[in-house]
Amino acid sequence: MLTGREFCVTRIEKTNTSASLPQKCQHCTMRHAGLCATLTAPEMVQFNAMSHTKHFSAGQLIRLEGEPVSFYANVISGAAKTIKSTHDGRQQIVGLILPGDFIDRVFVEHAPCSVEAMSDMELCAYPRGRFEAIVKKDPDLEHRLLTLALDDLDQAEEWMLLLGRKTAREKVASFLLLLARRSHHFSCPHLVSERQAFAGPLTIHIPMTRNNMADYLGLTTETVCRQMTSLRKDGVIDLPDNHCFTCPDIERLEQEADR
Amino acid sequence: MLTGREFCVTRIEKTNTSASLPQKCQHCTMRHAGLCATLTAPEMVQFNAMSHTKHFSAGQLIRLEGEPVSFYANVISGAAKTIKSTHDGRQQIVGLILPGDFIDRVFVEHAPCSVEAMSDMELCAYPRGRFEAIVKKDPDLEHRLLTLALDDLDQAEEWMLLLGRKTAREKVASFLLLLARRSHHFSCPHLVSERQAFAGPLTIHIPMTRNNMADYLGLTTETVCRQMTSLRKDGVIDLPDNHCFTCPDIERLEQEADR
DNA sequence: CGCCTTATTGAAACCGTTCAACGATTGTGG
DNA sequence: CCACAATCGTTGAACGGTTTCAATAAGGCG
Repeated sequence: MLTGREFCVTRIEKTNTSASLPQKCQHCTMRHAGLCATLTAPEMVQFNAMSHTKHFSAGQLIRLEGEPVSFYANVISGAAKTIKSTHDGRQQIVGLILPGDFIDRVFVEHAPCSVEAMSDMELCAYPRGRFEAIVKKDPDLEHRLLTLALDDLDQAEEWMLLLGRKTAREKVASFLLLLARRSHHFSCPHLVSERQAFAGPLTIHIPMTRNNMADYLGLTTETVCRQMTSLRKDGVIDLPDNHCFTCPDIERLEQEADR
Repeated sequence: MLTGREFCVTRIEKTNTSASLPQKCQHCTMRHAGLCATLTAPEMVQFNAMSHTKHFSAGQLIRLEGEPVSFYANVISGAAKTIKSTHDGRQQIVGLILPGDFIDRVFVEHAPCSVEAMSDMELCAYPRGRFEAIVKKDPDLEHRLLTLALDDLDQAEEWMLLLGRKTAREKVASFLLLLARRSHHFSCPHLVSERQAFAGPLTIHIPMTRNNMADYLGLTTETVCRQMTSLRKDGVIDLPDNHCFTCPDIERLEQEADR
């Protein structure tokens, strides 16, 4: 549930050399992200042994609030959201889950929030019991989980500033910036190579609907729309299609986002 | 930095018997709260040996964002806030720190947020290096820290729902409810005993200014004021003085807060 | 007592929402 | 393959909750 304040590149740690890694991991696009980035080769072998790939399609529920948790997972591709709702149905996305992120809280018997896929997703899943057993025997691994949880807290606090104090325009700009900073994990599918994505103005995929953006930013769909077109008219971004944007000048976007 | 969704009573775990505890801990009002509630007697001895009491007065800075962290601490009395700000000075309180809470993130070299005392405070502080050394040698303790961090995440997400989706009235009601649920840790100072606090309508101390409430709720001082008087006029609460409120019917307040 | 901070109240302005209509896109069944 | 429905995105106009600005009251501390 990391939401990525820095370009993901900064998180990549080459702790695992490709020698002696499981086949599946060697070719995994997320090998250098999130939890996996911190795994030693033996740990990776252990996790791989019990991992199985899971697929979810857009709109499918991955977890239901209050239900028992049966597995944890790393996101390989796609995007999900964790939701909290008021009694009368207003809802707020409290966590964006993107490629490289981990689902979900460890050591929590029942899911604290519902998790729903916002696009088709591929997960690398681990049975809960066996995962926890490994962690319990590996204090250093647990230390890394603690670090990840504290990172999540940072992101959550950053988002509280956004929700409580930023204007609609700043909110939308901040969100686009967040996507930009994590973009190399989910560049626009129709781009052939990453190099293409970084040549000229960045083209960044928006893996969700305007409605989901609104629920993440504490706004309405209409306001998100208006701010998007406003940013476009002011030349901050361009919108080639509904699920992409390009940004000719990231610094300009950063100014608009106030971060 | 727990913000307490449940009555604190629920968190009290009697893992430590009073036999063989350090004098200081035996008489500490926060012995059964937060981190200390989870400590074994030997652990408590260890922590006590390096603890020293620290006092801060209202308005004093406990941590400055980005500065190196030199100590961790449990809050014995008083209240503090952690703040995030936009470039142009709008600020958002992202964490309330009340008696029983822990300051701050463990294992973070530099403070991620500034922390400022909102009232006079008494802390039970531990030098950073020695604290971390103990934790590193005690995986089970680290596990408990992880659990506390995940609790904090829960609270943060609850607050994101409030900031993003609740009305001003619901925000204020939610905040008062939060105080009520943690009130037995900081009942109104002029009340002689806890029994008195729970006899008749609850009287609950508000350990901060309206301005701080506003910064926590993503509102302005004026709006907080108006909602407080509105709740008073509607008989949900009473306001004997600026830093207290009473609530004749907690369920009514819960309805107003939508939680 | 007088100064300074904090709290309260009122009136006007404004930002984002609500309501409504329409266009674009996607998917489905005839 | 097209017609149709359903969902999603966009734009406009009116409304309203919260903020802003301003003035006053209350509280705390020397």
